[in-house]
Amino acid sequence: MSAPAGRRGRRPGSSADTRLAILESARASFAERGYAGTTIRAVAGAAGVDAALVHHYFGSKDDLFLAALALPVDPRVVLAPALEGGIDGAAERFLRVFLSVWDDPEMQLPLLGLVRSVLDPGGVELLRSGFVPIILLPIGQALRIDHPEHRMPLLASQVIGLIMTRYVIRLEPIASMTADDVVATFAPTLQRYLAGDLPIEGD
Amino acid sequence: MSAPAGRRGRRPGSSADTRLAILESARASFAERGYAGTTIRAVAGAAGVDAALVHHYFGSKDDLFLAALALPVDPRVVLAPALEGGIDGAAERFLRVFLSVWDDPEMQLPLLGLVRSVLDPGGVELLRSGFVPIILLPIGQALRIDHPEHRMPLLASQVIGLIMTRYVIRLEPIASMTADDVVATFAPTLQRYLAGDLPIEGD
DNA sequence: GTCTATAAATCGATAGAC
DNA sequence: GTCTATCGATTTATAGAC
Repeated sequence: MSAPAGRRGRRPGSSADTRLAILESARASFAERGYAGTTIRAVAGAAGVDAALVHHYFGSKDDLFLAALALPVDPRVVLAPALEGGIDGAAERFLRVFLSVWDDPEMQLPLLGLVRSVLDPGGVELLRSGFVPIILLPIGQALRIDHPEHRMPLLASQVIGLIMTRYVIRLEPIASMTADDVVATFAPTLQRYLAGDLPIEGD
Repeated sequence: MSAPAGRRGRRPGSSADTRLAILESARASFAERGYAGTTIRAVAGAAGVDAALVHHYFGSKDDLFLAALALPVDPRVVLAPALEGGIDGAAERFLRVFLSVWDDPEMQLPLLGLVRSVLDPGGVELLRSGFVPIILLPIGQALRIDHPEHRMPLLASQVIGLIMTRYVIRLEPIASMTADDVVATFAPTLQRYLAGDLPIEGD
């Protein structure tokens, strides 16, 4: 049953208010204590609700984290098709999904807002303890590459550089390159990071 | 202003005060109007001195820009040896100089300060209109690569990603890699951007 | 001193009552 | 929609064996 549109003045304790209270509490906690440092119980407590409610509204802790980040898309959903098909051509498939999201004008503003927040206090810790283990590593595991904890950060280094040059600094000619040229330019780099020869100990 | 009113050993209008006044005026102008938008005359005027004095203290506009950036080193100086020897191995030579500077603990704080200022208002414009033409392109020209205006930004994209992951986010294992491993990992990428096959029109 | 085993506490997540 | 109860897994702390 969906609520009738146009209804205002919800009573206290209704779903929208509770959901928002949880979300704000989560944002504050993630920003202050990082991903690992925030507990569902603490978020629930700060929002004045029970811990089970957090799961009821947001599912897992990972889902709550993604909701708190205000990502315009769920990377796990849009990337899912690119993760099938094995390691061959994985870099190109990844890049095409990446470009379809970042080149979408509607997505750019919220995404750029996220990028800027990385340099805020706690943003780095959030990236390291939250984004990496719940976004980056699962991608590597889905691709079944070896040493994902070593190779995915390398991929991240070039992707971050691409984000900075193409979307933040808008450095030419990268900023104006067609999607095909971006793929032709960067896919070989990413493919090598995913599956090429690298100095990895104990391999 | 850190100088107390009155005497400091030098009379008012002496070289140290004038130099500093020019430098602060230049910083304000570069930050507000970008590299191309600031003129030596305007900097001099805001500092209350003659334009010729700016050249007397700082040499060229490029030198003034570098001084205003408060770079702990002059990239043109430290990179000079790496630019000799032709294109073979240029990526590795570049990376070794890069690491010798960025891995120096004394350099990191001012360099990281610069990185953070990039996302401030005007910082992006400063990077695009200042850093690129007077730092990045001259490096490419010294290396005598073809299409430096196309290839150097590609190099920049991976170097920026390296800076972000190794020094800003401190993402493992990149943050703890030895210099040799950094070179072995990233030099092939940079070498391809400098001299490898790329989708460049009219080549 | 180092390692291992086990106990205690905490957390994420689910099921079901109201 | 909200909460109680509880499971299973992970982490932390402690104790004992070598």
